[in-house]
Amino acid sequence: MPRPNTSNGKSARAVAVAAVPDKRQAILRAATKVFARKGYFNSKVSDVAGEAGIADGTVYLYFKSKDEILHSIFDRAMEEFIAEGKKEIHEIKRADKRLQRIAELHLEKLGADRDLAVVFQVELRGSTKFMEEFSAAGFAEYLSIIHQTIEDGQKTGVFRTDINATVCSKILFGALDEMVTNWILSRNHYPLAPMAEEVLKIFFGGIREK
Amino acid sequence: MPRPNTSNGKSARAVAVAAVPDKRQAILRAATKVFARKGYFNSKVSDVAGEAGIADGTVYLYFKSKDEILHSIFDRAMEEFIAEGKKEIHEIKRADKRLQRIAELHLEKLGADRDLAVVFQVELRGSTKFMEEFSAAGFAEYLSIIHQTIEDGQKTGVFRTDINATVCSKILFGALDEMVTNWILSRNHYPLAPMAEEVLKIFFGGIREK
DNA sequence: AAAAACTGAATGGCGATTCATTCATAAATC
DNA sequence: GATTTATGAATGAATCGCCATTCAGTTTTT
Repeated sequence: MPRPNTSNGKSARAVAVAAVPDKRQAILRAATKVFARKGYFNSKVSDVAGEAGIADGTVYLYFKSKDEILHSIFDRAMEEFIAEGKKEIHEIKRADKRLQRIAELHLEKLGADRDLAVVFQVELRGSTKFMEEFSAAGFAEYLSIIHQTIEDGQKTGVFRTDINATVCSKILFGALDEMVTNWILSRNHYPLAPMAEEVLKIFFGGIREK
Repeated sequence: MPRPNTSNGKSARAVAVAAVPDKRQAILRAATKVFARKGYFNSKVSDVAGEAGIADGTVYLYFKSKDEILHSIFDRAMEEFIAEGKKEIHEIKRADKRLQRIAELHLEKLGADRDLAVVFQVELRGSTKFMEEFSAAGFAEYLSIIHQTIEDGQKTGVFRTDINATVCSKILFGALDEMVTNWILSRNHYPLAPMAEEVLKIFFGGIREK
């Protein structure tokens, strides 16, 4: 059935939806699911093809290698997340409120797609090579956004100035990251996003009794 | 050279060090190094054997499979860390001081052995299967120690009682974990342990200006 | 001279990638 | 508008290299 679908059977020139690269998307979705369940190294390309309902060889019409599939998953997701986030963040004045929204978005995004979250938390960490490559790209940018927000908060007097903004941003990221990891591993299916508030309460106010 | 060394050439019955399983240790050390540099899935058993200066087959005299090597690395390290930590922690009265020591130990231990740290941060996260298996074991125990310490601090009035101790412990762990990950990926070789103080300052006091 | 350790070449299985072939559809020709 | 020809997406069996594991033989220890 060779037809990188153009229309979908409805009235001739229906919606101009993703004309050609639709199957590419399908493969990425299938791969995310398969990688999340079996792990990248334990997943066979034929598993991905099977999940996507296509032949093994077809995968190579859209991706150069198995490795490239994993990369694409990150690239797309991260790009989307950063772009989306930046836009929304820009409109918020107060640094603390902005930080709050970042945390919410972080957990909302991953909390909305468990498979994607698993691939992000688990497979991304699965090799130093990957981490380094990835680190250089979107990840560093994300950390830097948090960093800037904190510095801004210090300048505007919302945050203490006797703390290191770099350490600070790592702590926030680490905390959020841990929430996601725990959520993934948890048997109980609780909603992830609300944890943002909990995290920020502590991150902002500290745990010590005054 | 078959000789699971008993003494080390010094005066006959020298120290009663690990009588037989010495080579086992050597393999674990070699594997830690190799896995850290190339990643578990990209490492060949022959790489490990080579690093340890023994034949491929010899590895299987001490381990049932490649997988078991990785498991052993975790089990040993974690067991050692928990045992060592528990003993020291018990002697500290104040919950906040105890938490401080836990954080220091965490970073000291991993900061002292970069290869071990890489395996812990990267390979341990490399598969959900592994995380789940491991999660059930030492990891959960570690988190629980932090948890108890925080609860104790709440009872004794050192910590606020309007916060969730579980979330709290995850945040601290996540923050420390992130410090280690960043340290591993960093090109600059800074000492890791001192970061504990930075982390705790924020964890205890929060970042908000009062 | 047993027994215990060790060796490393050979095996066997797996799985990423390739590529000759198929065939639905589009374009050209009548 | 029917017939022929061209296109290229899709297929999936076959290939090919890799590497964990084994084991028959060697060396060392007791």
